[in-house]
Amino acid sequence: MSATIKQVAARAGVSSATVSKYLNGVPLKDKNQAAVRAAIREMGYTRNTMARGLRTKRSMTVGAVIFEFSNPYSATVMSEIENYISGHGYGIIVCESKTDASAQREKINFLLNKLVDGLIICPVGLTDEDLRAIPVPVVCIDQLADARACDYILGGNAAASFEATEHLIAFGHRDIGIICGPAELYTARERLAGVLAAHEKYGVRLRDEYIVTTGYEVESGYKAARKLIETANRPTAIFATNHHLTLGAVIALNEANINIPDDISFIGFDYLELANAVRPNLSIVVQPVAQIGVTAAEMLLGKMTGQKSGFDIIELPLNFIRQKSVKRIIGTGDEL
Amino acid sequence: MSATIKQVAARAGVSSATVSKYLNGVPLKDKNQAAVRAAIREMGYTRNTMARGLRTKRSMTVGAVIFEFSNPYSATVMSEIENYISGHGYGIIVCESKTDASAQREKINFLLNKLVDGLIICPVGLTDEDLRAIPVPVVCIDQLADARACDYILGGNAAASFEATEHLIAFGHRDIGIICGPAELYTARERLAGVLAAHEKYGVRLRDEYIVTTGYEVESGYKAARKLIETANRPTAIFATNHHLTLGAVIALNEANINIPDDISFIGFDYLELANAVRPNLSIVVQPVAQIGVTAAEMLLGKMTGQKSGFDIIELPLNFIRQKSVKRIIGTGDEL
DNA sequence: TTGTACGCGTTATCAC
DNA sequence: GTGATAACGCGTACAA
Repeated sequence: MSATIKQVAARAGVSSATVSKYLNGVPLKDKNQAAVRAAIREMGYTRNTMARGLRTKRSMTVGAVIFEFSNPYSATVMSEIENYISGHGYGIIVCESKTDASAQREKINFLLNKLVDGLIICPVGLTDEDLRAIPVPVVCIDQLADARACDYILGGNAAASFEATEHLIAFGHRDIGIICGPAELYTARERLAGVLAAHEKYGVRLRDEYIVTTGYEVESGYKAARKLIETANRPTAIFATNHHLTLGAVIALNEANINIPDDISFIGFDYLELANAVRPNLSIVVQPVAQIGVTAAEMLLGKMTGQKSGFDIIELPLNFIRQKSVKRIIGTGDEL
Repeated sequence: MSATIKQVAARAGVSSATVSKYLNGVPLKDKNQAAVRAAIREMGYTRNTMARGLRTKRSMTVGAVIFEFSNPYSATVMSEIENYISGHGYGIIVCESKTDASAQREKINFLLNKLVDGLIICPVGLTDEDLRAIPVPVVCIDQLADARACDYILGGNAAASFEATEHLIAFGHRDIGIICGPAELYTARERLAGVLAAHEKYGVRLRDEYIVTTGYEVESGYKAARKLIETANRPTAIFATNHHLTLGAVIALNEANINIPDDISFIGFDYLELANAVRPNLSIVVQPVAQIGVTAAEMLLGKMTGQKSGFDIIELPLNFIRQKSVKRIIGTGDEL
């Protein structure tokens, strides 16, 4: 174990209170300052986090509950957050909850038990009542929940989905299959809403069987795509609304030997590198993950240090990147 | 704030020591047991982690230093570990260090400062001297470092690379481009060693310009592939030895309009889903990530609870999955 | 079986 | 500017 304040104090010939002050940036008499600094260095002293935390009721740790580590969205956002807050002396404890509300509640309690100073959550079914039981600042990302007493950093999901769908319609597609996440998730609902809005705006009917609502796993995307291509009236385009769904759908199309975009047009979501690894490059909606992470970190830090108050909902625009996976359907005579 | 032991004790009509015993599973007189249990429930008591940690010198938290969140290997391994240890009441603080030894050292100190009870590290340049300064059990994954006073969970990198290269050679390839990670990394060296061994065994000469040593980023893979395809004597096959390198290389080939496997054969590394998303499906080396994670968690837990002693080096075999990205070169007359 | 009393290392509140 | 001292909440000898 490292030395204690008391020992450092003895060596420096001052009291432990003085050492504590030094550690907390309170200026000392030059001579004492030097003595303390020397003693600390010589003894290799480091603060004991537990004792400090016991006293200050802060742990210099934030907790995060995400759906999944293996998702480029979560991974990048966590990476940015870790980078940002570690520069301020904070660490981050990350837990997975999948999209399961009760698992999420459990993880949150686990983290609170560890006395985290703040929480980053991808909320699913979080209420203001839940929030009242959370004694630390909360910044929610990705999903909008019923709770209002916290900050949110969201993507402009509906707008981007609208844009993607509009693009499909503009290219003559009238039969568009949508692979959606679970309806209890905000992102899934918003993305579907954007799709519906585009259909509505251009007077295109969206058949029920073209909407496949499923989980957020690769396997779900795979199965959903299979289902769509086996539909009696096969859609001419597919829009997968999440990274895993995109990956699964592309795998299914490959396996069925269906060419993009000749046999079917396709738009994906979330990971540009994946879009560029398949051929031809997929048109895709991407999120400003770095900005989301930094913004979340900033807000949480602001709240934890008491500089920020009130609750904001920040919506960052997503980016629809038009590449080569959408074919223009000719001869329909009703192009826009 | 939640109630304290003292308050619970008062309510239950016993001493705080008795409550503490109850919490730690020491049997009490039936009547007291019931009273304490009731008081705890009624007051919503939870242990104060800091006070407990200060006393026990344990935090019920493990630290992890990985290269990068956004790598399917790290992501899946972390996911498995989190899952496993959270079942035992542990949390995990994850930090990124890239492949930078000094950043890694810094992160390790940061975590030790947080009084983690154990450490998972992808070591880069870790020595036994470093290890001596680490007062908690360490399990290293992925990379083998100079340090010996810790456990290792490694993949059979050389064997899998050998197998992949052998496959290329068997299919008639004599000009094989290798995209390698940085030479200071064990995995990069091992994977290259496997490639060299296969060349040697079959008497195939490996030109220097076919070996591109680079970083472990997507961009590196992209540039390396570009370099290889621009070589005067373009190789007939490329072997990318890591997920990001694979992704970058595939993107470069796409961009250059080079077909796999007609124009060039290709073998990738690390992420089966990616391999199946490109067409035709890539032959690929995959790691038993789930098993690696679980094994690491088990070992660390064993060490932390004092049930395990000594240091093991466990090597888990990687899997070469042969798919459709390698073309048989005919007419060379020297197929194996 | 239960209670008393002390210590863990730090910070905050006072007096000086 | 500095020092003495009382918390913070828990675990654990040791005594009862």
